[in-house]
Amino acid sequence: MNTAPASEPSGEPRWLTDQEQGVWRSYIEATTLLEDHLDRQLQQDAGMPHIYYGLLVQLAESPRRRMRMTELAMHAKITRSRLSHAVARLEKNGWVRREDCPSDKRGQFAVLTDEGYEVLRRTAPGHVEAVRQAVFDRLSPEQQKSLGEIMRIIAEGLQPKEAGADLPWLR
Amino acid sequence: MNTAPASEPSGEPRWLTDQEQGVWRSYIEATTLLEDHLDRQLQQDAGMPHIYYGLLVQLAESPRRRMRMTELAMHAKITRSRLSHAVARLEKNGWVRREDCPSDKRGQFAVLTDEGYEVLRRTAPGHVEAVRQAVFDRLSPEQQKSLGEIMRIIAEGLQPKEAGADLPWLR
DNA sequence: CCCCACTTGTTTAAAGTTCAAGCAGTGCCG
DNA sequence: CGGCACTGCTTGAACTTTAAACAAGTGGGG
Repeated sequence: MNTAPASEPSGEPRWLTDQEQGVWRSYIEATTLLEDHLDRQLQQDAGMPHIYYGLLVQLAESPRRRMRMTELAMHAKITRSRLSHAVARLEKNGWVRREDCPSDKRGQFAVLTDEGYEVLRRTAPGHVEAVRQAVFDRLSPEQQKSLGEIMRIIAEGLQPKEAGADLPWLR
Repeated sequence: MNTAPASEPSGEPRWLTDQEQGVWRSYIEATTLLEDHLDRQLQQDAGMPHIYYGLLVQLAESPRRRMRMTELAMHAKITRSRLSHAVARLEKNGWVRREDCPSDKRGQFAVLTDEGYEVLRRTAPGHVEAVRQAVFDRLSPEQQKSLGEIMRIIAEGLQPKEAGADLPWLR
């Protein structure tokens, strides 16, 4: 991970410049505030945190409104463990149901119920509006484009299997 | 919050365009992955999550390495409650100490201990390197500048006292 | 067919976060 | 100086997340 191990630095660390620090601080502030904001908004209107909402959306967009657990976890960028807990909670709410996979007895599908779909239909407009007000309405088209490019680059660099990805000489 | 209440939408919701959806999806992915990545890195190297690390940094940069609880909470964009729990944990680690405020008996200072400072000194280079590798090394100078502007705009719109800020006609 | 490494998903306990309630101290207004 | 609303911070309970260990199933050699 680090070229300079935390326990015994080798050489002068490459500190952030003042400008970089400013950018980084803004990034932390904005993402912290935005996550809090959206979590609160959805907790209010839909009774679940943002990431749970994202799971329902993903299911709604999938064929037959279902998806294998591992696949869903990967799409949502969370661990299988976390997903397991989340689905258990959503199941208790009646918004998702589990189904066995016929071809692989280990496998489970998470399936969006009608009730889950209904929650989504009811709360989606409010959520979209919140995102709009907090982000898109404040940015110029160029800034929106730029934001997309930047975030794609960052996400790409952190994608799965990044273990070893920054240590290519060890593979 | 919503011009269209979640329970009973009024008028056609302003959905996100395909392009906006793409930007938003990238944003969610990137911030989720990056937060996980940095949390894991710091948990490994420093034995605490990213937000706790940020608290120590803030204290280290403050006069006399101390700050009032409420002020610290505001800087870190977290609730006083959360800070209270966090400081309790950091105190148990010996990295922070509480001190009473002489002029206001309700008040508490969070003070960075020498041990806490040492942890910071030891782990900062690795953390900076991680941030660099994940973000700054991948972005052009123009993109860095752009990212800073965009995040400042978003953070600004979400700043404190935003309750009522989007309902100016009610004030 | 059997072993063994790997995949899928869940479980447990500990750590972190949130929300609502609460206590103590402050300061103003009569 | 006596209430009273407010501030500063903490607490406890409920919930979410994480890490590590686990159970169960798959699939490729030997």
